[in-house]
Amino acid sequence: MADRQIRALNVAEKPSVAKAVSGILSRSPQSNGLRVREGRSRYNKIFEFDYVIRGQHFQMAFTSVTGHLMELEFDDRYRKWYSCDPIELYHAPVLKSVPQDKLDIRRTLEEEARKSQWLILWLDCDREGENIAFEVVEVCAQANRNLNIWRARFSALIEREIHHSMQNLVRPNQLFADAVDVRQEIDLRIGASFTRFQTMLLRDAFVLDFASEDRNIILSYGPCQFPTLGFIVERYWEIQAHEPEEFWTINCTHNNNEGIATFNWMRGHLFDYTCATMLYEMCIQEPTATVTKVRQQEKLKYPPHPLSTIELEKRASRYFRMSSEITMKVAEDLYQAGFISYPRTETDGFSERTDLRSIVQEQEGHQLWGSYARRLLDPEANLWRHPVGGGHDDKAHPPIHPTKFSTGESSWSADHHKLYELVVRHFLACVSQPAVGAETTVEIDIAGELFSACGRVILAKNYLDVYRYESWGGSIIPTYDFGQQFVPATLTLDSGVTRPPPLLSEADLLGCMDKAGIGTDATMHDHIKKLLDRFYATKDSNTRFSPTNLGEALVMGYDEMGYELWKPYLRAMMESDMKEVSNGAKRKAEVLETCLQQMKACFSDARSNKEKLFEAMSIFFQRSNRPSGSAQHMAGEVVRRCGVCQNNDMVLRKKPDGNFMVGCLGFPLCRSAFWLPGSLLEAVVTQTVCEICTPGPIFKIQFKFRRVEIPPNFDADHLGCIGGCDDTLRQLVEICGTGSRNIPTVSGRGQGHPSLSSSGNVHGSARRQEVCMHCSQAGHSSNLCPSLASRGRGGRPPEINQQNGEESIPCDSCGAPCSLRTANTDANRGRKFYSCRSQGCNFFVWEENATGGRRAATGNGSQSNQSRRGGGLGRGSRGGARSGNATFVSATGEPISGRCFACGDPSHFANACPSRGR
DNA sequence: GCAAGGTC
Repeated sequence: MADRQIRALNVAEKPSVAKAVSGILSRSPQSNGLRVREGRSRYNKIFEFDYVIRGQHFQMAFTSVTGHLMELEFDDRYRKWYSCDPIELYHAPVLKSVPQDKLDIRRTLEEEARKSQWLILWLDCDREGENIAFEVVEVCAQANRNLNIWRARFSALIEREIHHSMQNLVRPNQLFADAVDVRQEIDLRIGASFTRFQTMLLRDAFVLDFASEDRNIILSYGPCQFPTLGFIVERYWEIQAHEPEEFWTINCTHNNNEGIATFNWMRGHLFDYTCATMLYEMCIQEPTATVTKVRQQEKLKYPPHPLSTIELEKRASRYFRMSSEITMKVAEDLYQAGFISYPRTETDGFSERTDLRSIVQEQEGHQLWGSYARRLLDPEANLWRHPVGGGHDDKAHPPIHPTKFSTGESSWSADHHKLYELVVRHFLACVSQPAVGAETTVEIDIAGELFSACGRVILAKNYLDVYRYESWGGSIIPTYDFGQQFVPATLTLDSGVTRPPPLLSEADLLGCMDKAGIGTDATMHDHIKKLLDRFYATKDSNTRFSPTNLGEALVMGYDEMGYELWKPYLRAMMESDMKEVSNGAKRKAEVLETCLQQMKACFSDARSNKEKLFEAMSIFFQRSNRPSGSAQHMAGEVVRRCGVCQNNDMVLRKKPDGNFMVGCLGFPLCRSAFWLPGSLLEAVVTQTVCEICTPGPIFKIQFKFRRVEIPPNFDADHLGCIGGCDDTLRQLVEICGTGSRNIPTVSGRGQGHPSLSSSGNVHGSARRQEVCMHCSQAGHSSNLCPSLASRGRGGRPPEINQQNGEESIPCDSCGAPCSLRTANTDANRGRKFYSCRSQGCNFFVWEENATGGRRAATGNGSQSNQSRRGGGLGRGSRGGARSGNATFVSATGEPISGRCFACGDPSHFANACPSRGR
């Protein structure tokens, strides 16, 4: 028989389900018992047993995952915050993969799948479960292409149900999984784009004094967290907007030897003082009251529905002021230890098949509620009532109920005690009769005005005996008969003022989220916690939420833009889209495309309206003097309009290798780029507009160079322009090279690729097209700019000028004397150079690069590094030869060869060009 | 570093 056996791999969503289902299935007579062995993951064991499906013998291996096996992430290139413009995140490639911490589960699945012919998926029967099922399929099918794949559909871990689903296996539902794929992708793209956008925009622009280390705070945006914040802000604004209004009401009391009755004016209250006074005076003039109605009726107060997650969270908050986050942590502990059922459930009604009485029976021994449990099971007490559900069913889990008796464990905290007691008392309450009361309502007439009073007597407390968290007040009033007349003890005209609604409590907030479909039972508390962690909201000692300045400013900013990104509509729209994908009405790709297109447009609009966010933030926070994070990280501070495509801005960026460039936002459609010197340490776009370069505006950049990598007479700090007017920048590009040299050439030069250039600023990059910094035209670099070639040239040749015995030469730039000095930086120690003494002039030339005539004339024998090395790289070592390419050694020791970009002469570089600056 | 959804 063993030969005919099929081996099947069963996979559940969590270890507890694998264990429970294996336990049930292995109790059949053919199972040969239940064996357990370790898998690769310490949490996910493998259970083994035999089973017969419709006459076919199976050898079952039953293991589990822990929720989602895979994660959706952006392609590596887009993961770093400053790697791209956030708007690109609407199209950037995304990948689903198994994260590091789940690799061991993947190995178990692969190993077991290879040994199996069938795969049976026991994931939870909801959309997320179906999606996880397909993640499991992807991993298993890669290991074994011939698997026969089945889905078990079950709604409770009950013997009959589990056997039934095993005997009636179906195929997994791709549409359900697709719906989740849609949600994941939209959440990721929207969340990441807006989070990066608002964080980079605002974090460094304002003094956010609430956080000790405000440089690291993240101003996140999420389709669940923002609407949750929206509820808090909206209530807060409602309170702020409330204007107290005075009102008047007439109150009346009457007492006799039976007690006191307080009668309320049936008009409630009036805001018109004159009117209230007139009516009151009429009552005073004829104060005799006549009883016009006496109504007695039985009233029932019903026990709560069976406990769902949200109700558990709301009630723990209301009764114990326990946060939803703590509630879920403690509930998880109790569940793990087997004391309560699965705590993440939307179901608020018990299945007919649940053995409710045995759950009650287990609690009979408890000293606090044991006697109540015994009464419940006593038919004579007439206390039992089948629980009435609230109409919600997630088809996966029963309502939260006790699963094991405990009088309290030594490891339990006070919160564990409270929560276990709540679960037990709630369960006992919902299988109990409602409380019964007798209510008496009396109405009287005084001078035509009607008043009423109400009294209540509790006839049977029933469930209230065990559910001590709820009370039902009783008040006794005297007996009245129809037509009876009396004179009130007091008849007063009282004033009051209207009050604003209270701040939202945690229970209110959970209620709002539940109603609007924000989050799931398993995640709502996370969204609330996130608001506190992000400094968007605070919770006071009464568990009531207020927005912080930051939270209010963000909502205000988007509100001013006219976007309802902080309202729950976006989530509601996504939920309805998901439903349509689930039922096949819409295809996944079409929903994704439409939704992302809309959100991208919205993002783009929001970005162009960013002043609204700035204005809102300015109300609450001081502007900071810090350079913005985006500028620091080159995320895209605009430098100028792109002269090539004319369509996009060019922004300053820092590449992953540390080099800087100014690139067009239209990349990859437009590849124009300007690479900055490789010696650059930091660069920040300033608000200063260059007054020389056109077309403007071109914003100047504050550069900070690495001291040791630039010639000694250049300032490490330089406010420069990429528009073409900045000689210093040009010299440094030529001397130090650009970042683009470090990027490997994708294809060889000169192969006709339009983005390649034969030399110049972007010579190493096959990705970007060069842009001349002189004329802003594409196709050549600044050193080959035709506009420069036509400039007036032919100035006087350099001369030696001696003053006070010092060696000096006239400055090529301004004509002032240049002194011979000795470098003392690490990279160039001992090397001689000439530098201009004139203030504000940056002219500099290494001694060996000075003109041959001058070197010969100075004849001081100073030797360059190059000549000492014998490399023959400096012009000096060639004895002043004017033929061949000029060569130069950069500060990093790299030889650079080329020609003067000013006059095109290959014998020297521009910094030594005789024609420059004239 | 970013979302929300599973779960340990």
